[in-house]
Amino acid sequence: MKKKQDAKKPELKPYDHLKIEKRWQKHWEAKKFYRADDKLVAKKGADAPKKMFTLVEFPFPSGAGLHTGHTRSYTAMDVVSRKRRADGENVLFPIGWDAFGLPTENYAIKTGISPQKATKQNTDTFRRQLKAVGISFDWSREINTTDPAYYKWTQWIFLQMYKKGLAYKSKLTINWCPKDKIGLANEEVINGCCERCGTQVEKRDKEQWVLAITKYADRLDKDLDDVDYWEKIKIQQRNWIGRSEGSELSFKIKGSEEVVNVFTTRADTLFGVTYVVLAPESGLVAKLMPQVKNQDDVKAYIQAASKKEEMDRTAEGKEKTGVELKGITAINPANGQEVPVWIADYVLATYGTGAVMAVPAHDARDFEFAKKYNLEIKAVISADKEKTASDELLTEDGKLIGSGKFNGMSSEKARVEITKAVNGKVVTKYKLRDWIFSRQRYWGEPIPMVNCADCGWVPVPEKDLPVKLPAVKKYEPTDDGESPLSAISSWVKTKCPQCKKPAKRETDTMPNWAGSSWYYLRYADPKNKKAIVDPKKMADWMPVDWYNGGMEHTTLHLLYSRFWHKFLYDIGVVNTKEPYKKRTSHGLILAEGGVKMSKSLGNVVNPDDLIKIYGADTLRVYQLFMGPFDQAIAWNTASMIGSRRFIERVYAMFSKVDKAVSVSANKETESLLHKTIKKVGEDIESLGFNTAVSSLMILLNALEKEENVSQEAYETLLKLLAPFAPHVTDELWAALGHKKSIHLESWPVYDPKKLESGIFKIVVQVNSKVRATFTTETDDEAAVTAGALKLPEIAKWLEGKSPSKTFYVKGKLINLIVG
RNA sequence: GCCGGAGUGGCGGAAUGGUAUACGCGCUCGACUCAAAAUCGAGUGCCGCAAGGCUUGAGGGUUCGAGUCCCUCCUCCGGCACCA
Repeated sequence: MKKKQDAKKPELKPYDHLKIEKRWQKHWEAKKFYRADDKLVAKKGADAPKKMFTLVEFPFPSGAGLHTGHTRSYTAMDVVSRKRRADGENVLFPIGWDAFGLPTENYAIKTGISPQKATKQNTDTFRRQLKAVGISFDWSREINTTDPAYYKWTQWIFLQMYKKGLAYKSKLTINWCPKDKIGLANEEVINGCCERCGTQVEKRDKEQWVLAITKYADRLDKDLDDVDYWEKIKIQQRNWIGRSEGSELSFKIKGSEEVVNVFTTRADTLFGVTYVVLAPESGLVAKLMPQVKNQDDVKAYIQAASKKEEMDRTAEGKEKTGVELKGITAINPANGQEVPVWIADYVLATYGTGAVMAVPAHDARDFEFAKKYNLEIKAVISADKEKTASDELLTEDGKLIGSGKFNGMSSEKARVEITKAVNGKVVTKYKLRDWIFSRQRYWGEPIPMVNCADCGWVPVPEKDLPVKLPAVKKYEPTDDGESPLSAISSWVKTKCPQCKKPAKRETDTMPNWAGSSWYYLRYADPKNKKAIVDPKKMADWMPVDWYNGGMEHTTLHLLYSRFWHKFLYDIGVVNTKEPYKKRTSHGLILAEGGVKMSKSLGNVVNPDDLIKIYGADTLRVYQLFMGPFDQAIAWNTASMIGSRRFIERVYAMFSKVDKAVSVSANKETESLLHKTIKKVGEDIESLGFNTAVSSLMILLNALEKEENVSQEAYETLLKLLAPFAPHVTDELWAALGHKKSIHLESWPVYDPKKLESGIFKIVVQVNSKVRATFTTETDDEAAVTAGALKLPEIAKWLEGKSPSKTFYVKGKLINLIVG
């Protein structure tokens, strides 16, 4: 039976998503919803709204257009932002463009279209697409890293770092990608290949600008304790920083003034040292060479090792090789024992001291090496399980044996005591390396330095910033690997800021991680020409309250930006030690079939098409409903129909809404409504969007079973759905006769007392097996037990006996034990 | 090898130690239709006519009760990779 149309209620046209979405997007823009309020955030006091800075990683505007990976994670944070606005918070949810980078430059090389022009086109596309998805960004704060007004401040930060000695030029063996003709940071090399194009990297010596991130290693590690990042993110950063505490100990070389300094985390095993190993690149090797008896072998080994690219070293299956420095003997500082000295390329010159003391009995690598070359294995630790056989490998801590006066001591204590006894020192080492900051490419921020024959490297005066990128004709790097800028002599030639004599500009540019290392800060004050950020606005908006992004940026962007922020803190630009209070991450979106979405595979999903066919609201709901937000998931366009049906059913329910129906007419529906308010709110906060959507579907299913839907219940449903499907809910809200947008409404509040309907569905188990269910209006244990025992299908299982024991879960389940 | 995460229907997935398979897709049947699509209704883990039994990667354990906790192992995904 069709319900008669309520005379007073306005008519609702058929669901036309294109019209509806366009109309509301225009409306929001015209009314300047979603603008973060600088005046409001400055207000302090109990009645001032809480500020909320939600941040998503700003995209690189590629020519391919917006990716579903962007739309999904942006929609997610949009839901959070919209919900927080409904909670009454003053939300800053900004967006911009991380537009420097190789793809645009390679595009310029291929087509001759300038990176500036290509960037303009691409950002226009991205902006249009993001608006079509209905993301509630504050577009008035849009930034672009390639805008000279922006990168002026990127260059400014570099200069401050230079002044503090954190930026230095160094001749380095760098990772060189022969295809992209670019040097790469360690972080950009994946399995010996270029992160971007997959080409195997080569080694090259080059003068490079380097940032001393290692000086911040300790703080970058420790301060993770004080931020609310997902644990897996903290763990990955900690592993990357690679803090390890140990001891630096010295071994004298017999008959020489030289000493070998070693780093070890196991000073407790010092008495078990049977040889010492140096890295082939170690400077000490050359110094000892005159005394070496097998010089030819040693030289041959060093040469072979230096030729090996890192790839070859790993490709060898990690078989350890080495050669003894015959005639050289080191003296164990603990017991005076003389041990042989070897060189081996499993010891890295770049970590620790470039030398290790080898304790084959208690270290797996040393053990393997000793076995291969028949070196002595001497046990000095015994574990509880009376394992003391001399040739057995024991890497755990235990009690010391064969260690003189330290016998019986625990490993933990002995590490300190033995270090003290041999005049060693307790030190901390990191795996983290300094950040190679130079790129020999065009499309990046010019490094604002001038090289003067007399004065050396001289920073460009701050008043002359920005050092703008000049127009060039050719974007290709030169064949000797220099930046295309080096060919623009009118730009390169300049005066030394110090002595005014002719000098040359630095032609290296910054890596694309530079502009993104501080962008969040600029959102607080995006148009400031005089300062990087107004100190007051900074203090009002910072830190970022919630930053969501990809796991792939954990050891790159996230670490770099924490480093820059700490530096800005040290020079007084910001007042928080950390830029981001909370960090979460989204799962990767894969193409149908679980493979990577890529242009070359032709399986890229275009949001424009989906919005046209299904609508932005459907796209949003589907993306969040498709699976757990933090896990990788394959796109499946066919499944989108479910989300579309859901929205259509919400739309269709409008005709069943009746103001006269009370929400409490049906206690079960009422309790479901309150449960849904609770669940959706909690799920949004914990990024459990898939279950939030499903609980909205459950509520809709329940309401559909009713002949007339109470307007209050329907309005609550719309409010809960509004962050997910902002357009259609605004449309329905208006159709209900409301004058103001649903996005200005406050978030529904549930009544804890109404979470239960007063009707209990009890599961009855006999000997832990489910045998029956029944409903009752009391959750009193005695009454429920009695009710359960009365059930005929239960009597059957009891066989006349009464239960010897019962377990009762209040209002839910009773387990009767017989027998 | 080390660190992190995950293995549940045909598929995506849900489940504070308490009815495993919610929600959605798909599929089957029915209604509407000349017909189809759309929509609506019923059903849908496996075995069994039924009563009932079995089922969350494998095997043990704790518990009245285990997808969930503990132990051993296997597989997949992500990160690191000779880090002393």
